[in-house]
Amino acid sequence: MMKTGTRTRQRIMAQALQLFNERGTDAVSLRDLAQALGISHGNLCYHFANIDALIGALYEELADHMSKLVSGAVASAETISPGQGLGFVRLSFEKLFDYRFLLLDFVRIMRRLPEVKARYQELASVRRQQFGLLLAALHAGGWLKEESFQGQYALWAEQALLMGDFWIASGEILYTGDPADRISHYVKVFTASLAPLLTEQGLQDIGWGKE
Amino acid sequence: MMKTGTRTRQRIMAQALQLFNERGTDAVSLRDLAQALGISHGNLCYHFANIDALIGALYEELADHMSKLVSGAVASAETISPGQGLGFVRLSFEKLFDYRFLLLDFVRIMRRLPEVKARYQELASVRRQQFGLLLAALHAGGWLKEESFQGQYALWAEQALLMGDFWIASGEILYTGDPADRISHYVKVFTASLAPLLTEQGLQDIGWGKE
DNA sequence: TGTATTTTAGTACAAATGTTCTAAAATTGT
DNA sequence: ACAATTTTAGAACATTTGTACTAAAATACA
Repeated sequence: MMKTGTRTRQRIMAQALQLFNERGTDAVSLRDLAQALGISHGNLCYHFANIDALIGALYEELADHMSKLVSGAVASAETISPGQGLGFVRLSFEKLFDYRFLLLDFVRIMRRLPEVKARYQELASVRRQQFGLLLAALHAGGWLKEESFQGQYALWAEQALLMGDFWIASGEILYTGDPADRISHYVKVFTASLAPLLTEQGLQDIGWGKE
Repeated sequence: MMKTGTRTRQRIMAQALQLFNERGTDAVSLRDLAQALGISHGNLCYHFANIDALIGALYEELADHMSKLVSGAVASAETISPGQGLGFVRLSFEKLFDYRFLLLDFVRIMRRLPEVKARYQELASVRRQQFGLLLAALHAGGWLKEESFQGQYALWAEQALLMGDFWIASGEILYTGDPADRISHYVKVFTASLAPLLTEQGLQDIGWGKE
């Protein structure tokens, strides 16, 4: 039991992800989606009662991917270098880009799905702590300068969260370069926010050293 | 001629701004708005054909305010100090917050109103140049360090645009402090991104110096 | 004051969307 | 192979929303 069913469910989610990313959640109706899939919209409603249920399911999918990424990074946090940290940032950015509709419509989705908002807030709080751990580890390894003013690291974490969540939205409007370089570009912008905090050793590690 | 009319138009825009900020543009219909104003929705349509026309008009209003602010800042750009620059940032942030619905729904609005998107992209390009001028002026005044790597200033400008556009959206989800301190908080986050580029003299000027 | 114009209210209509329901078809497990 | 369950298609319904239209009211102007 439940075999073709789950397969259909996954087909629906994959197609929804694609359409959401292309047009935005508010420009995709259940009927549009059913038509794109070649199934009846009655059938679609059997699997997902409405658009919000689909969004919720896709958020869960992204959250699963992200927490796997995070647990991988945390495992090696003790001995991490800035370059490795930024490698993790790139992987995160790539995954977020796969689910970009969520971040392009961030506020509206969070307003409409309070349970997603609550889960995201937890996640953000965890990420904040992890940034703290990461910075502490980098500092211990001699990669990071001392704070040049009180609370600098915490404020940097704030920036990092903001940029991590909204680089896609900003790029959707302002990025005009080669689409293939988009993620790299924003990893670079992100890196530039960290760079001033790094020691010369740290800059060398990410390849931005003096010589 | 046209006296009570323009007054009504302004009343509509003021009420729309309030409702949009509270609920988001997609949760406000012409009928909701008419009801809140105590007028018929037929009348409302006489002034604004649809929600998009209202959004466009409010964007123009914000753009006017912002360009006045910008021309004021540009006038004193030659002799500007970091503290004055951040004062301008605060004024900008306050004005943006008044029209926050635009930034909370940024991507969706830009997708739906291509003419607004085009105008915004021009504005962003101007702002980018102004950041460049600002940084050059600060550097000339001895407030700013040399670039510690190639392209650092340009990348900082990129960050500044991103944060300037999305601090409101981020705060809508994540900020849990005193609402009255919200703008100050994000000015501080913004400041923290500039601080590592400042000379000791620059840090003194913004009150973040060593002693 | 009287006429032309602008503004307003109210109604009606069309399109889209989420939602519900029924019955047929397919699949599963015994 | 048969019964139970899941899945699917399709129709029907209610609601919302933008839009258009008409006629009355208010206003401006000469």
